[in-house]
Amino acid sequence: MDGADDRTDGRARAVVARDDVEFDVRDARLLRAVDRTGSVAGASSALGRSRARDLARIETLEAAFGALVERRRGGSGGGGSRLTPAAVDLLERFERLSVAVAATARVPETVLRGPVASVDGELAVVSTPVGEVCGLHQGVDAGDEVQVRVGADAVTVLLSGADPAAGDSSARNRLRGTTVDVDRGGTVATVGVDVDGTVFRALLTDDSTVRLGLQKGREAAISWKATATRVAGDRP
Amino acid sequence: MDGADDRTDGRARAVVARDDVEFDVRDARLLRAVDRTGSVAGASSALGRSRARDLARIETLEAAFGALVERRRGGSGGGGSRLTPAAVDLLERFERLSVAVAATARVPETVLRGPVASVDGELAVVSTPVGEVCGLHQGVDAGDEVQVRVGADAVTVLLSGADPAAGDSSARNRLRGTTVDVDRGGTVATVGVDVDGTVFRALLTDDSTVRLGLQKGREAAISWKATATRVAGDRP
DNA sequence: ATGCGTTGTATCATCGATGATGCAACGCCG
DNA sequence: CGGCGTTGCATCATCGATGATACAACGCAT
Repeated sequence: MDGADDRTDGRARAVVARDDVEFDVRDARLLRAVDRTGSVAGASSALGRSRARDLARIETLEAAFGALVERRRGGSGGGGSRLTPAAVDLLERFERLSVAVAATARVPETVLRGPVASVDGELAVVSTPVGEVCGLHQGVDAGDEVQVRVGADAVTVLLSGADPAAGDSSARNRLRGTTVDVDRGGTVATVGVDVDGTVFRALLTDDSTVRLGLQKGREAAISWKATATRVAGDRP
Repeated sequence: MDGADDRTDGRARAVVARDDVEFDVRDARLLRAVDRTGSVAGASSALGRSRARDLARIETLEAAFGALVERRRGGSGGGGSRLTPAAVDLLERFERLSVAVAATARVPETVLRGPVASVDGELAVVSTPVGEVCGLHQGVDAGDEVQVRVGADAVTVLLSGADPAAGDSSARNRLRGTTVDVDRGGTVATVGVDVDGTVFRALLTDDSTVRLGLQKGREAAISWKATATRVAGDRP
């Protein structure tokens, strides 16, 4: 149902951009190889690439991002190259971004459908089968038929006895339901909570599932942040 | 600091894959154009592409994803093409994925650094300046120096009076701090909460900031889920 | 002084992706 | 029956990305 086919999986490629030049995986590999081998020539041959091309690439990157590789011609060993602190920062940022988007592409999701009731700036409220839900959007209009996506890593599960009013938290979306399955995966579990017929998927640590006493059939409450829910057009 | 340069921004390209063939933006545009114009020929000329090429692309996509475009040769209007339900599902899934990864690429982040204390399956606990933090990882080992990333859309802010023990929620990471800035952006605000010198960024609706009475200087508590925090290598 | 391995730079070759073109087959419609 | 616009299919052309190669400049070590 609804794109949850097995065999098909979502992926994402990260890129950090500045001034129309994009730093991507390939560039990250190059910088890492330079760091490892101590020279651009060494990096290129280690990666099986053209040294001239890599040098040129480094220059276009530096035109946008500033100095990345300190190159030294002549001297002991014939010369060599080192990453600048800026390059290390860039690599680390790319790594974080990569890991983050790869994770959101891999995580289960629950999707609600309905018309958008109103739009206020970057926020849209959508009428869904479980009530009005608020989320971030990008260019939808009131009346549009849309899908609302909530990542399983964004929904937290509460003891069903917990206060559902929740005036004291910034996570306003709160619903009650009954857990329909708990799939323990060793250390991380995904649990399904049925709310009025639509089941929400939540990603929890195994720890949390036992601490909360989650079991099939038990009542549970879920909550998630408006700023963690995305509304996507249905077919633009 | 730490990659938070302005001028440079993170991006992500979504892809849904099956059997080594990847459905990307370009394919999405093609299918949408077919849906809009009613024919592959119309879609190709609308997009300024080669019709033969587009037809071939559709066939390789169908080899992996199943029937996507019902093509009819001859008949009224000379023939035409329609999307199958599977194609609509695929488009919708792609749209959700696109929106989701684009958002996580755009959202502010807070990063903690330190050595990983232990690893248990997909979970790693890292010793950071604010204490031990637990997050999802992918191939790091105990002792590695890593960065821990928490997206601003994943941290929820609580009234400072709220119970920090929190045995009743699946969000275990809880900290107290003082809010150092509230940047209202019209409908969505990002607030900074200082905890022992590291400031956490949280994305909240403006509503929530007033409901919680957030102001610079006030105490605040934050919490986030282990399954929403990613640990990334420092330099693999 | 000579050798060495690197950087700096220019040029050519290759390969894959993509668009352009041409023509046959199809089937409804007037 | 002929016209029409589409699909089906093959082939050529073009362009950009990338690797390969060549040679000069450099500066430390021997």
